[in-house]
Amino acid sequence: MSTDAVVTTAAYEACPVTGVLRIIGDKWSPAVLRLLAERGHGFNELDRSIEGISRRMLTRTLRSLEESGYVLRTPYGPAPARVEYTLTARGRSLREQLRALGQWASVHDTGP
Amino acid sequence: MSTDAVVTTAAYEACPVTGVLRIIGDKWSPAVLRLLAERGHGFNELDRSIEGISRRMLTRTLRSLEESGYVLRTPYGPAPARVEYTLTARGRSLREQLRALGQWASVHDTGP
DNA sequence: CCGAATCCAGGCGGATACTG
DNA sequence: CAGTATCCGCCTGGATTCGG
Repeated sequence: MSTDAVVTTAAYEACPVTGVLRIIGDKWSPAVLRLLAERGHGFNELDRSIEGISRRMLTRTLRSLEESGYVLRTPYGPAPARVEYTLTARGRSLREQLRALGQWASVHDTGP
Repeated sequence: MSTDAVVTTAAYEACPVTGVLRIIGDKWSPAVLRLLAERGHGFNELDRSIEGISRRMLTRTLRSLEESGYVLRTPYGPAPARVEYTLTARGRSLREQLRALGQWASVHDTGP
């Protein structure tokens, strides 16, 4: 059965790196991962540390990273509503890869 | 002089990886780089190899990679209009980084 | 064979204001 | 402090058509 079936998403899905890039290839994920790699951060703390980001995009970025299992969100403190964002094991692992890529970029230039 | 000047694009630009990702973080660049890493390809050859891509996006992707110095475009043959796309030294160098990231991705899953 | 031109939908990302 | 809600411009990316 099937000589030509299941052509579908052959060469495209065959590139594993695409999946990750669709998540961390956006505008702010690298900066967030970078900061969280140092230590846990609160929301506004991240907001203030990342120059130019909006609270909206910070939320979206954090949600995306959380859903992908890179970031852990832990609310604490019933009163003034505090949340801490930290990297998961996968997040730290990914961060290492990004650091290597960043290393490469700073050496080989990032284009014109 | 200046205690608070030059706040500008601090933490954002401080992340070198962002620059590269803005180029290869799109939908098709990884697949193109992957194929060109094997050998030189013609335009339609790439078009046929990458399932789902449109000629338009292939053109844009190649132009982008060319402008960034990752891909070399060399036309040859006056008659039937042939072009060969190959990786530059920087391109091959970048491809190595991507391969490493792809390795990581295929091990650590790419998320749901 | 290798594109460029046009059209168009959808998503990313910014600005602003409001909530608990 | 930690978000949500709304609006809106822009760019990515797909489909189709035309040209060298």
